[in-house]
Amino acid sequence: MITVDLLQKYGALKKSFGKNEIIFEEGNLPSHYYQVISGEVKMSNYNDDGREFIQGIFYKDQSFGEPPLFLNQNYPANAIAVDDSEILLLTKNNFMKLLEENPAVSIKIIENLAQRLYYKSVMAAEMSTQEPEHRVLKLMDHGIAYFNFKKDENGYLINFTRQQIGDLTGLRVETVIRTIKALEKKGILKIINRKVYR
Amino acid sequence: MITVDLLQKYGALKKSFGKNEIIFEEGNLPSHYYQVISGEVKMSNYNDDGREFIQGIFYKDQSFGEPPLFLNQNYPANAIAVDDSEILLLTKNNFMKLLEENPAVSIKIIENLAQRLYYKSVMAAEMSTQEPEHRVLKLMDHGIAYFNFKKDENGYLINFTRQQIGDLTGLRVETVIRTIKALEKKGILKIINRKVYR
DNA sequence: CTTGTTTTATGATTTTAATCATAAATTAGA
DNA sequence: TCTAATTTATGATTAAAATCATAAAACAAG
Repeated sequence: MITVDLLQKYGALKKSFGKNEIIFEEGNLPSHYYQVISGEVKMSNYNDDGREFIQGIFYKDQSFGEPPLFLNQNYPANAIAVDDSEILLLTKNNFMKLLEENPAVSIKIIENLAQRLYYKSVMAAEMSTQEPEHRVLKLMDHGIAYFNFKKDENGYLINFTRQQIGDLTGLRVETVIRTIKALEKKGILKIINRKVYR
Repeated sequence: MITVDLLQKYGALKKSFGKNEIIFEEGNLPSHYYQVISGEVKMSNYNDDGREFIQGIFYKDQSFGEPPLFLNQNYPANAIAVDDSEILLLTKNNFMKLLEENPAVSIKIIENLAQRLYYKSVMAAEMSTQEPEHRVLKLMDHGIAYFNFKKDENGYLINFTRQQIGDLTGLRVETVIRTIKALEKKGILKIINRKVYR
């Protein structure tokens, strides 16, 4: 999103997080801007009885956790490294200074937030009114355009576990497994030794 | 959000919409920035069998429909006047020029998008993992902070119909009615001649 | 003031995904 | 390389909200 050079010019520091390490927690006040250098980060909530909902997954060059930073509100979710990851951290004050002095970056931030809001809008409508097959397909098709799914001779490889798909769509693993099977039977996607292609 | 003066300086025009009139439709390409002067606007989707999901409701001074404008993508939902409403329209080109020439406005836009993303994040987690009582309460408590609910001697008046609450939370009217009754019985909210207070 | 529409309400029934139970296959870790 | 943990899988059962049916109350429009 923002070039590493520019971030470092304003004092951003690289920090490493091990697999499953917590980057920040729901309820805390934001203090930094975060941008992924390498690895994979998920933002998610856990409800009263431990069930997870994944808000989003972030890869190289993507930033996360800005909304509460701009609003002086607590984080609505946790950020956790899915794999060993390197993250650039810039303090709030320095980040705000960077924005003031680089108006072009503001436009970038706007576009990024707009993209994420667009995704949330589409998924919210899906999750509230559509049946499982519809939800799962929508997530996959969004992922093709937005996450780094790679195409090979079988189509796009949906690089999520059934559990992750469930946590992103609000469905249970068993339901996701059955739904994917049903979609395969209808010829809408392919399953080649347990991997899903679209 | 943006002052009327500034918008008009860039050529924004006032347009009136009657109750239930469509402002823009899902699938169309955005051409303008929209800001409410008076009245009430809802953005919503209709699924395959006509069921509605309300993305958001917008009142005086609030803007809507910007994300796809920034992304050159089609609208993911419809915008409809809930009451007779007056809206300021600014063409995309002029809006972009306004942003370039007024960096402080960019920050305002960022804050606004951040606020909406925050709401969507919270509601997405609620809708996917929580039971009806939890969802309905979360919506109401958000509404108190964000929509223009007014406080009187009975508490905050939840100025939504049961149907609207259902369309915002992904629940059916009957379920909302029963849920609200259950919450009243528990003393979590009040119902005074059919109106809900929190 | 009458009529039509929307909103709130309640009971009975159905449907669908969640839950529960169990296990094979695969992957990760020590 | 052996073991533990995760992922995929499938069948049976349950629970919870959706659906269906029906109606009274409130409101809006003419």
